[in-house]
Amino acid sequence: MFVNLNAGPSNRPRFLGEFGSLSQAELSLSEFRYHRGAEIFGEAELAEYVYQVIDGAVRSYKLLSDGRRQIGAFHLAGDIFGLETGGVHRFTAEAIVDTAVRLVKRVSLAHVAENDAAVARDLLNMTASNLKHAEDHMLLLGRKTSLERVAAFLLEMDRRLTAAGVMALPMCRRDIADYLGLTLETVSRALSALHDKGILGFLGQTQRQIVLLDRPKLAELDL
Amino acid sequence: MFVNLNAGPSNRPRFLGEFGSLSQAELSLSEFRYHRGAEIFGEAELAEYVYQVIDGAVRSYKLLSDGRRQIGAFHLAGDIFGLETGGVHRFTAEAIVDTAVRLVKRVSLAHVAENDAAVARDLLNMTASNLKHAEDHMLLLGRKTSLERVAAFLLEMDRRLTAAGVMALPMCRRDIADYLGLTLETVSRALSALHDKGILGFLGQTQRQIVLLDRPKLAELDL
DNA sequence: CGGTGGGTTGAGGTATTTCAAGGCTCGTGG
DNA sequence: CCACGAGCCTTGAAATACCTCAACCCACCG
Repeated sequence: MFVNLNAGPSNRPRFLGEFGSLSQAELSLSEFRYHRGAEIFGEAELAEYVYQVIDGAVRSYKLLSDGRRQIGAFHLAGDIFGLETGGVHRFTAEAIVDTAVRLVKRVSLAHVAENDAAVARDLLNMTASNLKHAEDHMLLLGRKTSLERVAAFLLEMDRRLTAAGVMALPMCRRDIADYLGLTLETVSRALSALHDKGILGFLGQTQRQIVLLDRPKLAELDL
Repeated sequence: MFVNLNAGPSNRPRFLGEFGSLSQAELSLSEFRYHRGAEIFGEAELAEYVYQVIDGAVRSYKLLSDGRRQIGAFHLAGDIFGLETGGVHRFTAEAIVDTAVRLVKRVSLAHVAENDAAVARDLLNMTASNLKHAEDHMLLLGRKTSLERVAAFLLEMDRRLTAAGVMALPMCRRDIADYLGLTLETVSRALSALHDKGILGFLGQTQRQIVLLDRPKLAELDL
């Protein structure tokens, strides 16, 4: 509940990446900002929009009745999220930090896809890419040790957000833990262990800035 | 490597269910049989076909280099599996018991989808349904206790294959364990615990025939 | 009948969780 | 400007859920 800046026709930002085929289409795009911690949509809500992170970071998660949480994915700048074929959101999405997103009305998307094979293909490719991520994550959650999970997490984040050699993690230890199916203490201990082995270094005092000192050795830990 | 019975034009079985829109299409369909334990396709192989279980059961899994295994899904009669948008299989698939499958050439499918919006929609719906299953399974693997996992498994199987009040599981304890991210002993103990609580009963000596005596109580355990 | 492939159960071990304490940073308000 | 509390992170010690190892049972089958 913040500012809603509509991107007028003179400033039609492209829905980047996988939605290349949509760049020319008539779609109502608008920007929206969420404060750190704000809910973007809730699980089981009607999926009215599809989102793309412009700046910031988002977590998508499911809750059990007693509060246990499983984060299914983190969405970083450029990522598209909230795309639901079934029309209902299957995760809750929250801004991890102050975040700007672009949105598209879902109905218009589905409508376009019916007539435009390129858009239909994009939709399928994105869903398939989400599926691949989930499949890999099942293996991690079901069969990897805490150290392997944290190593895999670091490699994923390194691939997705390292700039100038340092990884500035937007999420706290608890988020990482809920993504990896661990507790925040176990994540902290695994990071300390990797630090002690000389595989990674910390930059600030905040421990959110991580430098990969030995990527090959980290990759060895990720089976 | 067994008998290959081609379903001639006079006997063109329908690719059931989600592929309703394909029932009339010109697709090369054929049947194939695999012995218990036989590999249907391997992870990272080129995805040449899409499969449908006619009779029997199939497990799809990933392996870590040291042999740890995560089963991503079981495929039972009627289920379609091996559908890959990327063109490469991301699981190994094996027959759990002697199994008959129907196959479609993948290329022809993709070809049809380009021109037929209905087929494209089916493809998307199936991928989305696989995604939903994987998302739910992430929650189970990341956050549920062993008892909750086994309860969830039983409810899933009950929904999918109970006939005449009894669930005839095609898979062994190790398969269940690798599906749930547990060991076979833990699965066995959880089943015994549910038996002791009067929630389920066994039929044969083989312990593969399960009767749900108290579905509501089981559902309580699946959060 | 002996062997093999499940399955169960017990005892002990261990990776991870739980509980607890302490440190650092930062924002707010006196 | 400093004190204070809240949020986040780390670390230690104790508890525990699950795993590992092992024994045993039963059904099936050549």
